[in-house]
Amino acid sequence: MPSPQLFDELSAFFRLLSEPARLQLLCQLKHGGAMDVASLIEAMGFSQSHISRQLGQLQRAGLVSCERVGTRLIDTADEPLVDDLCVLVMGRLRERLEQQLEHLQAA
Amino acid sequence: MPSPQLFDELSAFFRLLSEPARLQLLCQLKHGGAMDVASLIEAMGFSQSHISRQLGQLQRAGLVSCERVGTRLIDTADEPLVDDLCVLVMGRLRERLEQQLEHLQAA
DNA sequence: AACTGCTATGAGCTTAACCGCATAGAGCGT
DNA sequence: ACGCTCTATGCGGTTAAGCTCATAGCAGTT
Repeated sequence: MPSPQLFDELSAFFRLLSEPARLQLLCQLKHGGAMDVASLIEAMGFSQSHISRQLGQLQRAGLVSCERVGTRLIDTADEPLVDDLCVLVMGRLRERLEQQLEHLQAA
Repeated sequence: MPSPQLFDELSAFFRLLSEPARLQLLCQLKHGGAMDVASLIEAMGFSQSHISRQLGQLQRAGLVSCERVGTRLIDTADEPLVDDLCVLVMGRLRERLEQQLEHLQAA
């Protein structure tokens, strides 16, 4: 059995992805490439402080990195891991739905 | 961009793994194979109701299935997905630590 | 059918997280 | 160096989740 500490770290990482806003943020940065914060606020409709806090969490976890360009901060999400995880989970969600469909048709 | 609903479902799944107790529960069932609830309580030191609630969540998500054997319920965690996810994340945690080590040695 | 042992669930407390408002802090441009 | 714009943070309210105690519900046994 792994150590309790490892469970904590693993769960802490998954907790980062357990918030729709953060997932959306990561996805936005992936698709739209590097973006400045004002654009993120505009695109997602959250308050500035909220965006800042979520970005802070993602940065501390190393999932987002930022650099200055003039006055603004440009954030990028260059970590492929999150995409991989999402693909795996989406595959499973799909499986589940298909199974439920079969059960429905069998009844 | 994916739909908000997909973000919700993805994050809901990750939320399942965001709790050390649930992760530990899944790991215990993986390593020890099928176990009855009394053994889980014994092994993990949580209260019966807590175990029951967490198992309930995992069952509803399809990560754990249970069957009766006599009086007891035997739970099994046969989903390989969680292991895969954990392996990926652990790999990343390892990378991060190695990077931090390098930075420390460089300084 | 009643008893017994195991499990699920309602009630309540506590803690943690989200979210926005207001404001302090930091870095660039003149 | 001063000011201006953009970002981070303390504060407070709200909501969700964990956790336990007590109890109701359920299935198998006699």
